[in-house]
Amino acid sequence: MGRWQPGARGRLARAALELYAERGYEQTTVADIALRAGVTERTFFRHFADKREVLFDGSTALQAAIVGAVASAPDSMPPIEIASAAMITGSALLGDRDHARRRAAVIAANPSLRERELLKLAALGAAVAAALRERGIGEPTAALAAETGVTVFKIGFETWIADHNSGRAAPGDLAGCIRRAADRLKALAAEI
Amino acid sequence: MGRWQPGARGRLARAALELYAERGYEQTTVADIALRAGVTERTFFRHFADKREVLFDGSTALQAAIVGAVASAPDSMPPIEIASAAMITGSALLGDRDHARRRAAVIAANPSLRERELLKLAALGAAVAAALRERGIGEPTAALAAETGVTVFKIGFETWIADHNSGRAAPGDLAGCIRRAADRLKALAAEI
DNA sequence: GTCTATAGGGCGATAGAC
DNA sequence: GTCTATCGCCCTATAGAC
Repeated sequence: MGRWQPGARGRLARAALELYAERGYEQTTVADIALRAGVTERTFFRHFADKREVLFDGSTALQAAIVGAVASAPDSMPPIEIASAAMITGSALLGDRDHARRRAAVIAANPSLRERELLKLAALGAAVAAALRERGIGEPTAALAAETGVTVFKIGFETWIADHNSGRAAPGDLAGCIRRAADRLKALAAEI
Repeated sequence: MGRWQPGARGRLARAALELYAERGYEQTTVADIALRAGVTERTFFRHFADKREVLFDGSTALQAAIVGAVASAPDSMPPIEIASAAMITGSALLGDRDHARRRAAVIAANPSLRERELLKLAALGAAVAAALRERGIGEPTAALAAETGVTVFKIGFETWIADHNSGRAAPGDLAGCIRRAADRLKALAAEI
C-alpha cells in the first residue's frame, strides 16, 4: 500500500461538485475540496488549472467525439446538417441526466462558472469550425454553421434537463431534444 | 482645486485598455491602472466589480439599444428577422473601428477576458429572448431566434474588424457586415 | 511542500458636491 | 445638514513561483 489512494482526480471532482451544491461555489475553498478528497491543496492545482475547471473535466472528450463526427460525416451533407448531426452523435457521452442536472444547477448559480461553461462552448464551436474548414468549407460559412450547431446543442441540452418527465413514459433523451431544436431552427429560418 | 479630479471612471477605463495593450492583461496590476488614472486601487474596485469588467463598460448601453429595437419592431416581422434587425440597429453605437480593434486584440489575447466577453454576449442573448417573449413569442423559439441573432452579430463584428480596408473605397460599415452574415445564415439554412 | 504576490471584499474616516 | 466619491488599512483565498 502506497502513501496515497489512487483516483485523486475523480475524488476531487466529486467532492467539488458536492461542496459547490451544498454551500455554494464562493463559500467553498480549495482547501475544503482537498480535505474532503483526502489530498492536499497543492494536489488540487496539479490536477486542475483553477477552481472552476474541476467542473469541466469531461469537456475534452465530448469535444473530441463531436469533432470526430464532423470529420466522418458523408460528403453530401450540407454544413449546418453536419454540425447538428455531430452534436447528436457526441451527446451520447452525456447519459446521466441527474448528474447533468445537479451540475447545471451549480453552474447556473454562479456567474464565474457560467463564464467558464461559455468558454468551453466557444472552444467547441471553434473546433467544429476548424473541422468543417478541414472538409473544404470556407469562411464565414464554417463559423456560422459551427455556431449554429452549438446553439442547437445548447438549447437541446437545456430542454433535456428542464424536462419534468423522468419516468419511462417520456424517456427524454438528449439526442431527441437536440434534433427537435434543430428542426425548430430550420422552420424559423424558413419563414424569413 | 479639490482632492480629486472628476471622471475617474473614464480615466480608469482608458488607462486599463492602454496598459493591457502595452504589457498584457496578466502583467498589469490594478495598482498600475489606478496609478495611471491618478486614483487609488480601492477606487478602481468601487467603479468596476473586477479587473475584467473595466473593458466592458459600454455593454449595458448596447444591450439596452438592442432590446429597445426588439420591442419596437413591426408586428409582421418573423422572430429571427426581428433579432437580426435589432443587432443592426444597436450596432450604430459601435462607431470607432480602431478602438474596437484595439479592444478586440486585447480580449483575444487572454482567455479570462474572452470568458467575460462571452458572458456579456450570453446576457445579450437572454435579454433579447426575454424581449421576444414579451412580444408573445414562445419557447424555444424565442431562445433560438435570440441566439441566432447573437451569432450573426458576433460573426458580423468579427468580419468588420478583420476587414483590411480602412479607406473610403470600402468603408466597411458594421451594419453591412451583420446583414451579410444574416444573409449567409439564411442561405445555409435554406440548403438543408 | 513552502513562500509570496495579487485579487477583491469589509469597514470606517474624510472631503467634496448640493 | 445630506449624499456620494475617495482613501487607507484590514483581511482571506487564489494561484503562481521557487
